[in-house]
Amino acid sequence: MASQRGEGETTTTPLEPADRERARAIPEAAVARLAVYLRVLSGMADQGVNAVSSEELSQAAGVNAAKLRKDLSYIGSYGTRGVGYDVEVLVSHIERILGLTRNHSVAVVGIGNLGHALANYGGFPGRGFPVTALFDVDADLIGVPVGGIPVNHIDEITAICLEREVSIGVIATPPPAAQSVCDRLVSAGVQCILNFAPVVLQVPDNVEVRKVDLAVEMQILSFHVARRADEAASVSVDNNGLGVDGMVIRP
Amino acid sequence: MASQRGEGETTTTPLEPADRERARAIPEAAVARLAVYLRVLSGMADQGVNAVSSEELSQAAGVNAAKLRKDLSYIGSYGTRGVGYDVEVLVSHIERILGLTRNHSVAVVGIGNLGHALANYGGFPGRGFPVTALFDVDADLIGVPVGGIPVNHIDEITAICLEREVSIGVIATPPPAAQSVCDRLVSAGVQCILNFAPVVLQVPDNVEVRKVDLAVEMQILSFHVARRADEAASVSVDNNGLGVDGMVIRP
DNA sequence: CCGACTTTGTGCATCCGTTCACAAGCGGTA
DNA sequence: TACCGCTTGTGAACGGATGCACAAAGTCGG
Repeated sequence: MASQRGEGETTTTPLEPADRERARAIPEAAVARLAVYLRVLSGMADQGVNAVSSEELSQAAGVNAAKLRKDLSYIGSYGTRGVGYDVEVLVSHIERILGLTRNHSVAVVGIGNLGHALANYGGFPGRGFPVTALFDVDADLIGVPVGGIPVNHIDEITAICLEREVSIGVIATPPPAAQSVCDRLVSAGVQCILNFAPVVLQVPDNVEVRKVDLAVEMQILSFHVARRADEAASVSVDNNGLGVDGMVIRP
Repeated sequence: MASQRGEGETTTTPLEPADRERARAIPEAAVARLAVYLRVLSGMADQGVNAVSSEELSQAAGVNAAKLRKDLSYIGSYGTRGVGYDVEVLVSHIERILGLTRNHSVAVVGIGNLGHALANYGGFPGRGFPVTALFDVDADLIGVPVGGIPVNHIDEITAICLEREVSIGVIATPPPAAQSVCDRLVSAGVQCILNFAPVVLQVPDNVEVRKVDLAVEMQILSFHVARRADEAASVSVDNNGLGVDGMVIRP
């Protein structure tokens, strides 16, 4: 409502009071989708697309059109009725809300298979997330550069994180080490953590943790496999014997 | 209600009708949590713990006790009032509901940094998910064993997935290849896909996709960093100048 | 055998997120 | 300028998940 069209300020980096209040109210689920919209929109911009309707964008993002509009409405009214959205404008506004106008320095702890992979992503997909520090306990790894960054010993976390202003810590250690690493990151002032270790981390209220848990993902899929298998079984009992061989298409 | 205590059948592998009906009704969010409870319980079992109350378990899993009980009630009534839950019993029932009594053969497509890491996990954390096939397009990789499995060319997906009865496909390719790989997996009869590529996959209704999107995770964290920074800024305007240097603890 | 105590299982109220449906607003056209 | 068709933005209905609070059901000690 307020500042609906503020003359020429397109990419004001610090959030204005109105926006700040809005940001507080955006549901987490919507934030996740905004990130997806952003990627789709960036792709469109690269292909020279200028305008897009909620219908088109929602299909490309794999969501309901109404949901998309509501999500966008959380960040303000930047569409034009009867026309759609300007791709560039939307991109810059989503970036602003997601805080992508600043760089977020990332530290990866645990340089095993996964840690290697993460470090080598180099700046992370979609950039804006430069990896500036790597940590491990293995003496053989200390000093070895991975993805251009030398590995430091885990005991140096506090000093280095403060020095390099790390704002996001990524935990890719074995499970037993995760909580202790987490504690050290927290005491180094890191308030956002991405946890790949299959462990439930205990953190103070002012720290945000997101987890990526492969085992859980696999088990959820397993649940669905089992459910399908059971349904198929119960069907092949109901109508005797049909739908057993090879391709079973269920519309 | 029915079969509350069914004599001695502790680990019947095929689901009974009552359970099947239940499984259909379990909310997705609860399934994810069940997987977490399972891990915590397994850890307890390893440490020789026999019984556990909803209070203890919920704390270890980082959730509300009432929610935990409700989640467990979805799979049946296996607790003892006044006492708690038998760890072993709970483990076996959760495993059964999640379909972990069978093995689920996994294929990984895209043997880059991430694919390597995934293949080397070897059977995946929590086992029951043997990786039985690897695919890539890179001629230099074909035939090279990674984590004990030789890499096959991507064109062989259909034949090999059918032959090895792959039930879960993992996509770890670059974004442009993801949809095409997905299509091939689907036509090979794979109905569950774990997608690491930052792409929205289009699949038929009978295929289940779960995505792990690093960029999105990072951006969600970025959003929270920005929100915090803004709040801090607005606070340091309110009370002039306090809480700027070093450690800021907010209870 | 009984009564006190503990913990589960669940009905119910609440909250958050999704979906629907439509008025408001804008561009194009005559 | 006035009308028409299209698309946004959002109020309101809906549905699912969360949390509370308590009855039911079990154990343990006497």
